Parts: sequence; C-alpha cells; structure tokens
Amino acid sequence: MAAMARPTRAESQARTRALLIETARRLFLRDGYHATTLEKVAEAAGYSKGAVYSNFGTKDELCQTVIDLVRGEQVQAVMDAFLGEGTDETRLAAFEAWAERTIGDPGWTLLEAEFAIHAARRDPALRDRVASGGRAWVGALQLLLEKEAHRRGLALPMPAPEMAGALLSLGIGLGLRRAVDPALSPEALPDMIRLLLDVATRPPGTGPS
Amino acid sequence: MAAMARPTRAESQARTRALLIETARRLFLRDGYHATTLEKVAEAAGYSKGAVYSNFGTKDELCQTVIDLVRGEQVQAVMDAFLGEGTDETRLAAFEAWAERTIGDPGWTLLEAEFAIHAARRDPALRDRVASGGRAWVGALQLLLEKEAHRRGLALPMPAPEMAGALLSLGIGLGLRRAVDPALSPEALPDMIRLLLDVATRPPGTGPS
DNA sequence: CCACCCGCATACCGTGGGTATCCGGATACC
DNA sequence: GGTATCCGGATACCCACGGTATGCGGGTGG
Repeated sequence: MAAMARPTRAESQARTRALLIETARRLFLRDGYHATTLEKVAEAAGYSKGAVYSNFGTKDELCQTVIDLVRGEQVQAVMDAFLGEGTDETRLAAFEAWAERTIGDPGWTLLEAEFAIHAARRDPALRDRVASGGRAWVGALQLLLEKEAHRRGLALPMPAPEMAGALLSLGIGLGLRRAVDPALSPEALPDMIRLLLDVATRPPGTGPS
Repeated sequence: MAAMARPTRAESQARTRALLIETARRLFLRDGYHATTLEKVAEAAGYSKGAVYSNFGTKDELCQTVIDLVRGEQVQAVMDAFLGEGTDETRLAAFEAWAERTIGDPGWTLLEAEFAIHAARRDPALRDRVASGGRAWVGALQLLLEKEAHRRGLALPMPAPEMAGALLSLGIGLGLRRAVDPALSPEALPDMIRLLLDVATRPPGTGPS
C-alpha cells in the first residue's frame, strides 16, 4: 500500500518501462519499424524521448524487446492450437484459424521481417539475436511436427528439422506476399500442410488427385 | 558522330539516367534500400542530388526501376537454367546453381523484401506495383512447372498456380532466413522441389525414404 | 535533515529525403 | 548567326528522426 501512495523509484521505472513497451508494441505492429518514431512512442505513452533512452539503449533494443514478447505469445498460441485435444481435423482447423489470424495480419509478419532485414544489415550481434528468434520458431515447429507425426503414427516425408525449416520459410514467404497482395488466399499454408500430411499418409498406389 | 562530339540534350540526359541507375543498382543491392542514400548514389555516379531528382521523382521510383530491371534478369536466368536442354538431373543441377547464387546472395532477396515491406506500408499504388512484380514471379514459375511436368509426363501434386505460389513463398522465406542465419543450408529449396517431384513421380507402394 | 543519485525532460547535433531556386548551355525561332 | 527560351543539373535550404549532452527535481541513504 505504501508503495502505491508513494511508489519507489524502481517501481516507478518499471511502470514507465511497461507503458513504453505496451505503447511501442501497438505502434510497431501497426506502422512497422521505420515508420514508428521514438518520439511518437514516447508521446503516446505520456513521456518524452528521454524516458525511452533511459530505459532502452537504442530503437533496435526496444523493438527487439517487443518482438521477443510477441513472438513468445505467437509460438505459445500455435502450440496450444495444434497440440490441444480433439480430432485431427479439429486441430488442423484450429491451426488454420491461427494461420488466418497471424499470417493474415500484415502487422506481425511485416514487423518481424522488416526488423530481421534491418538487423541483417546492421551489426552481426543484432543479426545473431534475430537468428536465434528464427531458431526458436524452427524448434517449436519441429516439436509440433514430431508430436503430430507420432500421434498419427506416420513417418514425416523429410527429417523434422528440415521440414520445420521449410514450413517456417513457407509461412514467412506467404505472410510477406499476402501483405503486399491482400487478394492472396490465406489457405495456401494449410493446403501445403495437408499436402505434406497426405504424402506421408497416402496408402500405396494412390496418386495425387 | 556529330552526336558524340556534342551530345544532344536527350542523349546527355539518357546517359545521366543510365549512370544513375547503374550506380543505384550497385548500392541498393549492396547496402539495401534504407541504408542507400540518394546523395551517395549521386556522388558515386559523379553527379549531385539534383540530378537524381530531375530523373526520378522519388527514391522509391529509382529503387523500383532498379528492382524491375534486376527481377527481369533473374526471371530470365531461372527460365534459362530450368528450360534449357539436358537431362532432368542436369537441369535440376543448373537450377540448384541458380538458387545457390540467387537465394544465397543476401543482396537481392533482402532488397526485394525490404522494398516490398516498405511499399506495403507506404501508399497502395506502390504496393500494387510491387504486387505485380510478385505476380510476374508466380507466372514464370507456373510456366516452368507446367513445362517441366509435361516434359516428364507426370501430374503436379497441386494446381500449377498454387504450387508456383508456394514455391515463390518458400524461396522468399528461405532467402530471408538465410540472410539472417548464413549457416542455413541453401539446399532446402532444391530439396523441397525434389520432394515434390518425388511425390508426383513415385511409383505406387513406395513410401518416403 | 541533507547531500547524493538517477530517472526523466530539454536542448541540441548529424543525417537524409525532399523542395525551391539558380546557372549555363543546348534548342528554337527569326 | 544572333538571341530569347527552355531545361538538366547544381546549390542552398527545410523538416523529420535517431542519438547525445546536460539540466532538474524528487526518491534514497546516511
């Protein structure tokens, strides 16, 4: 209680930091990395640029923080969707809903790609950190694939790590293309997954439809 | 001859434009869209910023010009590689060499992706133009797939347009991921193509290896 | 209670896209 | 051939934005 009446410095700063992250998240996701200025973030959060720089070393650091946060949520969401209970079709439908929400939303895909490109050209350290984010995705997808294959009792058409990488690449590419060309169907990713499952699952002698 | 001794204005401007495009191409491919400044381009080409703005309305227009140019060459190159003569394996090897050169080179993939993202957020007109570039890729790949399927006398595992789209997405995603994480194998794209060919080609009763 | 510390605000700098204006030589008309 | 005009390119400038230096005021430790 005393802490609320007169917040300690650490609490006060933590609150500032949280507000900045929350605001930055909204703006970065809405407008992208370059179009979002630190001044806009600071003002929207009710602070000045100084507050940002006393909580984050650079714009890159703030954005990376936001991205790590959001990616964690996304990975969690896709794991929940695909690893939950239900029939194969139910879970595939849940995954499709997730894909529609995530890949269909330009904000997230564009931000992660934009920042990755930015980092790739900046300094190797930032690039490495972004690369580890990609590996986090691959790891999650790999786990997903292995569990799914085991649950269905079938062999994957290629080693799980490579297949996870291919899936991630496909998702990134589709997200980008869809952001540029909204007419593009979001069904492509689920279709591809269905095809791959079909490959592994198809009884001998059955050709492609 | 008279034209060389004293170039007409149109000739002079055409030369300026060509030099600017050539220089811009080098810098955009090397450093990316945001890191390349018009002043650097102008200076490297031996002109001033004014020359750029009297030949191109905006930085976006210059970059779009460069991208259209390079994409045309890339599409041509991949068509030549895959539609040329030779055995199936020879042509697949030629394609792999192309993929290694193109997707392995961060410059091109990063530039096209960076500009696409930039355009997607800017104005719809620019976004549409970038989208048409994407459709050009899809069209070329579709033609390629159909010809290859016909040559081998087998059915594609999914409709050609969708498959072309998937392939393009895969290429984009792999290119981006590889730019961020150079340790990533460039074999993934050819592997995926082999897998898909394998799916359509596999004799009945043969499971995945 | 007081001196110090530090989170945030303010003022400022360098850079880069874009604009306004100017200059000089090619062009058009007589 | 002379001269008025036009226009490609140069120069000077504006503003936005990332980043830095410094100042202020209130929490903190003695």
